[in-house]
Amino acid sequence: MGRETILEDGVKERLMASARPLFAERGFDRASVRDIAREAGANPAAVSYYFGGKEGLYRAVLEDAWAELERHFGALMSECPEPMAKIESFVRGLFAFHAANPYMIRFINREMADPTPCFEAVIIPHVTRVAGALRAALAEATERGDLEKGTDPALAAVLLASMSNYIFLVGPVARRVFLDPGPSLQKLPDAILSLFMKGVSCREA
Amino acid sequence: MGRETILEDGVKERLMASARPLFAERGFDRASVRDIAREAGANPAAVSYYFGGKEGLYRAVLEDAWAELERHFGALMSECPEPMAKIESFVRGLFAFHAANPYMIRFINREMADPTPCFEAVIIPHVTRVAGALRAALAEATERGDLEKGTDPALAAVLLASMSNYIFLVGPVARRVFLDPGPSLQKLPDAILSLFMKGVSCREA
DNA sequence: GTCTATATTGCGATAGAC
DNA sequence: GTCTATCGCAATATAGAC
Repeated sequence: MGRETILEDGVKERLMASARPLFAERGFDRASVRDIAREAGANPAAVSYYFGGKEGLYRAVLEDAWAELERHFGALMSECPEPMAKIESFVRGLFAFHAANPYMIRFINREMADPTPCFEAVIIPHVTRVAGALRAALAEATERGDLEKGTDPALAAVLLASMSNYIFLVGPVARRVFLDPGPSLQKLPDAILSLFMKGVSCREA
Repeated sequence: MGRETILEDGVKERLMASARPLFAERGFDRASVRDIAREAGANPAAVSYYFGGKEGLYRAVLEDAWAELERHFGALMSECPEPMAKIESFVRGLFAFHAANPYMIRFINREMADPTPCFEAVIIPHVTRVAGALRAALAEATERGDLEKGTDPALAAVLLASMSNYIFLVGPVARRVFLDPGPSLQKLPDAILSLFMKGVSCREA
């Protein structure tokens, strides 16, 4: 418990910290326990000791990452009492989060393309909550008359989520096919909100 | 060369046919050449013999699948001389293709999440052409005055592609979080086009 | 061309010393 | 708790018989 505790946590925490980028980058299969342990300066056997196996470590890392994202969104959207402000804050917040935490979208995309046993247990509950909050904000905005009467909150939510997530899902590699990476990506949240507001809003933004 | 040639092609073709769904479903790593060969009624060694290895087989399958998609789009979009009709046909055609060929989106998503060596050589050229055609249609529509003056064709293309692809990228599993799978998915192309047209069009659709 | 048999590599998990 | 050593398994690729 000397100076190591200042710069480094215990073995368990170090394993999770080094596993996160490796799982995100390479996926479950290609990120080996040996590599994760080496990166953490720990012994491969410690993975079984602390997490009961590779899958337990993956699950702990994924749960941790999603908890961060939900804390981010929870704080953000509860700060805005107005439903229209919530919607705007969803779009801008998502861009900010993905820009600050590039590994997160890789976890999500990978679980979609290739669900692990964690999918049902950790992904579904989290995404259900986030999607539910967005749909509720859209329903409330419609009720208040801020959005066109008859707007289907489920359809509107999926379109908003599509526009906000796609560019990150297809990754930096595909970004170059659609947009010049720098300036156009900056313009995207405004373009999304402008299109959406003109498309379904009653008032001009 | 008896009756087998009627129902079954040669070993090479059979290998590609059985590899396609297995690669799409499980990805490159988890689809073993043993399984692919067994499914094709062929010998595992035939993969190396005909394709020079597992990666060669994967590349052949992927190229084949993309060629199909591009034939589909090429035929579809060249039938419509009007740029606005091209745009509508892009959205509806994408939904039709993904509904008819559910494996294709899995290839795409997997290559995004986890690029193989084929990514640069086969994915990028194909998606560049498709995205280019869409952007050109949007630019022409703007020039003709069908879309708002000042519409950025790159931004508009990425938003249209986002809305048309996201629901397939996130897969059947996530569809249940956003939408009831049957009826709402049917309504999505109309909802996309309606939002887009009201958002950037000059004329009401 | 097609097969069997095998060489080689890398993985996760664990037993047992310390 | 942490280590070394190793077990058992599954993968691709290939040599060589037919």
